[in-house]
Amino acid sequence: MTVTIRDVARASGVHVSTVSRTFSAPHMVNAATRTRVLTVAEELGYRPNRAARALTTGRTHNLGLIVADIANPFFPPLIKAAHAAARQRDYHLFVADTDEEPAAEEELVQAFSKQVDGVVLCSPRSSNKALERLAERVPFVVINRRLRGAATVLMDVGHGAKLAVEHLAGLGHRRVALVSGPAGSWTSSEIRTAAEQVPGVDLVVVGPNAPTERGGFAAAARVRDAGVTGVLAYNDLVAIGLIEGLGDLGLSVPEDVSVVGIDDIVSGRLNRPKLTTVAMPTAAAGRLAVDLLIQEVTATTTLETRLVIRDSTAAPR
Amino acid sequence: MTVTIRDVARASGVHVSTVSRTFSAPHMVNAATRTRVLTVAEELGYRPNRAARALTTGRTHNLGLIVADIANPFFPPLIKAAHAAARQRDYHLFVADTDEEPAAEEELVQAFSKQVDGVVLCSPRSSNKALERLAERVPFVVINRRLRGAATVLMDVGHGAKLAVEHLAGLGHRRVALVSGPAGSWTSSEIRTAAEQVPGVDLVVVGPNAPTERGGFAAAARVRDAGVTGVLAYNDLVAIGLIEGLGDLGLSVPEDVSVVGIDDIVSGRLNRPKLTTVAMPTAAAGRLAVDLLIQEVTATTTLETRLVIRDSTAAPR
DNA sequence: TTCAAGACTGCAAACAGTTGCACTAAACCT
DNA sequence: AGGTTTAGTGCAACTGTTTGCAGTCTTGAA
Repeated sequence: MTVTIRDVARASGVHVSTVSRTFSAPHMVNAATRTRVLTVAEELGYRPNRAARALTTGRTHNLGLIVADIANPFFPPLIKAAHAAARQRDYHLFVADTDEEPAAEEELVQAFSKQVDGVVLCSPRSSNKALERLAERVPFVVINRRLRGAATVLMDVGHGAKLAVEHLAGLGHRRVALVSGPAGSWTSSEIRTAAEQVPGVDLVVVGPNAPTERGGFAAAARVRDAGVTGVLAYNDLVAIGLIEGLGDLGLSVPEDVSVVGIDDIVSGRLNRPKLTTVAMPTAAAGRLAVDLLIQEVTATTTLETRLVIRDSTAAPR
Repeated sequence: MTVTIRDVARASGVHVSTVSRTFSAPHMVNAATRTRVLTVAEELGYRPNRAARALTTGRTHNLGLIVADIANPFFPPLIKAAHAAARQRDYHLFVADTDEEPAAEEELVQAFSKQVDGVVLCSPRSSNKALERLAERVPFVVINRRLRGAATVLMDVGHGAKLAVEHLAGLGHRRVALVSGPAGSWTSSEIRTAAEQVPGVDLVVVGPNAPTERGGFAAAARVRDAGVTGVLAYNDLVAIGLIEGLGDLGLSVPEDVSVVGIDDIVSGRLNRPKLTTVAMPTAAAGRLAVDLLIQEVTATTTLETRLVIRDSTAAPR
């Protein structure tokens, strides 16, 4: 029922190898034969079977993409860009979600290994050792995690955090809270060390917190008690939750306290007040990651971040 | 370099067929042999090659998922749920994005066809004829589109729209605008016909509009001029954009006009005012769609929607 | 003790392609 | 004219697994 290369060969009076070549090495076959085979193939509705092709060539033309949580608004633009880049080069993209479980990462990479030419891992939480083990099974590139020997694309969140704190300092804030995320992520430590280096502001760390709206909401009281006039939040969701929490405590943003988030998710732009935030080049990262994978280059690239000033920051009273 | 079934066979002193069976039909092989093969396989790090398996069995254990726009906040929860359901049954999921181009749908299904056991198509925009043609190539289930002969999962957005308009009527609104989406989608017409049936309210249609925040923003002036006190928007993004646009025109929500959205995306909950909306069971739809696909049942299921009343609706002045 | 029935296991032919090698004919040199 | 290159095509082996068929070896029953 499914039409194979042999059917096309028979119908166009050539050997299967010729049919094969008209698809995978067109220049090796006579123009006349080629068009004949092509039209016959078209008539029959033949499409090469990629799985079978993969068996001999070893290349599947598939890529894997593993993220912590598909529904976290940080990821969809990255996934979309990765898909577009893959599609452009005729690759297909498996997408998987670890549900924030580090163990699932290894599991998924293993499961993908025979079926993809490479995988991109976003902000992996597995140990270096585990990642090195995986690197032997399948090429991969990691996003937002420094890893020796692997292709890497980093978003310079440290610089962004610095810009954010400098922005607050410039407005006159002298004491700012860092509402941190979960302990132990690369992003988390980047933000902290960068923020601490800004001269003229006292940084007080409030956390760790869940990297969600609820996490931010729950941190509101501690932020109030910290006696700060400015806040840098781990990400936009935390910032939005925090703003709501502060509101419930009778503090308004930006009048009583300025808040800046990180990521620049759409909800931040839609929020009232519109969120000042550090824009992360997620789409660029996704695109770049698949390009690196396909071209098999192992480089480490750092993407710029920038500060987007909106309505959640102002001079302190 | 990659370890195959033959390596395992050699190392454990049995024939390849026995190794094959220990994985795909364990009951057919002696317990002792089985454990021996299993331990050898483990030591060697053997994993069956799914592509090769697919070649003989015809089943790839892969599924495709095609959506209009991965970055549209409506889809990620659906994708996530679909992924979870697939994963649970040891299926992998290709995800693809048509970028709102109807032509890409057919293209993508074709490309997937040999590589998946089925595909789920979300809100397809292709013609019935095109979809029937595709149905011959690969089993699929469609979400949010009525299609004879194909497995279908529908979200009862019509009923949701009716509830929304009834809610507005109940608050005392007599003239409400339907800020519609793009022309010709199934959802769009469902909403309209249902909304029109609510007695006691005059419905005026404003549209079509792009199904985005910008679309809603751009429709603000026309809504003001329509002389309505209540609005049902095509989706939450449109509602949020509209609220902002109305704000710029000096109208506040819900004091001057009530707005209800559709979808219940997270941004709506985060918005100020918090958006009253029709919650769509996207996760359930995603999960169900892959279950139907895997079990190869062709049924048409309609999922309930419900009204979530928050702060963007109130009695008219 | 013999025979039939199981339980295991091996053999080999698929599955749908790719590719190194050999072969034929035509085209090009000198 | 004879030799050499070149373009185009066919042959057959190979990729990693599955599976119908057949063979061997135990067991249990008569």
